[in-house]
Amino acid sequence: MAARTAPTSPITTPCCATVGSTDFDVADATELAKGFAALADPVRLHLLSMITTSGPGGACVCDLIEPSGRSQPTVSHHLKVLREAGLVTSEKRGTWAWYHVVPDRVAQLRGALAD
Amino acid sequence: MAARTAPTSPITTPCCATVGSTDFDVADATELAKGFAALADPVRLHLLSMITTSGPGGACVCDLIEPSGRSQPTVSHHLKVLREAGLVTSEKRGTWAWYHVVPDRVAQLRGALAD
DNA sequence: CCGATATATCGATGATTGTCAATATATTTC
DNA sequence: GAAATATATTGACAATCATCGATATATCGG
Repeated sequence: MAARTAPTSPITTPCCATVGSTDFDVADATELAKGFAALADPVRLHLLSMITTSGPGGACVCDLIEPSGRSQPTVSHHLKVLREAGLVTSEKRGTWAWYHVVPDRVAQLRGALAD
Repeated sequence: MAARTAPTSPITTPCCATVGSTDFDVADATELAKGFAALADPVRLHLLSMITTSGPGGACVCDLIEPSGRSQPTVSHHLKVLREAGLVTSEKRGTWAWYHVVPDRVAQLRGALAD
C-alpha cells in the first residue's frame, strides 16, 4: 500500500485515483488469457490463418503440415492447443481430419481488446 | 506430403484445396505472437485493464500492486513484459512511475483477429 | 546527510512450453 | 488379412516463464 501521499499528476488526474469503474473479473481474465496463450505462437497463428481462409469445408490437416515447416506431431500438438482453447473444432472424415475456425471465440478475444 | 489422392469434401470443397490466397508473413506472425504472448497471463490482462481505464495521466504503479495480488517485483516484471511487447509505455515522475496504454499496438492485435 | 519510500533488477526455483523421434490408432485399398 | 496412409499420443529434452525474497537505485522530506 502507498504509505506516502502521492503527488498530483501534471495534468488533472490525482495520483492513486481509482482506475476505472469496471470491476475486473479474474475468472474472465483467466479464460481470456488461455485464448491469447493459444495465439502466442507464430506456428499456431499461421495454422489459424490457413484454417480461417479455407473454404466452408474446413482445412485438411494434410494441407497444413508442409506450409507450417514443422513435423507432423508438432502440427498435431499445435492443433490440439488451438482446439482446447476453443479457437477451432475438428471433424474426422475418413482418414483425414478437417479443422474449422470458431468465429465466436475469435470475436470474444477481439472484443476483449476494445478501446 | 499427401501421397494418396484425397477425397472430395461432403460439401463442395475438394480436399487439399489451396487454403486462402493471402500469403502468410512469418515475420508478421512472430511480431503478433509476441504481442499475444504479453496478453497470455491473467495478471497482465488485469494490469493492462487498470492502465487502460485510468485517466489521461496514466496509472501509478503504486495503485496496481495491491489489486494484482502479486508481489511488487512480480508486478514490476509483468509491467516490463507489457512494455517490451509495446503495449504500454512508462514515465517516471518523481518517485512514482506512470504507465500508459499504446492504443495503436492494441488495435494492431485486435485487427489481426478480424474475421 | 539520513531515514523512508517507490520502483527496478538479480538470483533461484518449480512449472510450463515447443520440438522431434518413436509409437499407437484408425482407415482405406488391394 | 496385409500394406499403406493420416492423424494422434507418448516420452524426452532444452528453453522459457511466473513467482518471490533479497538487493540495488533513485527520490523525497527532514
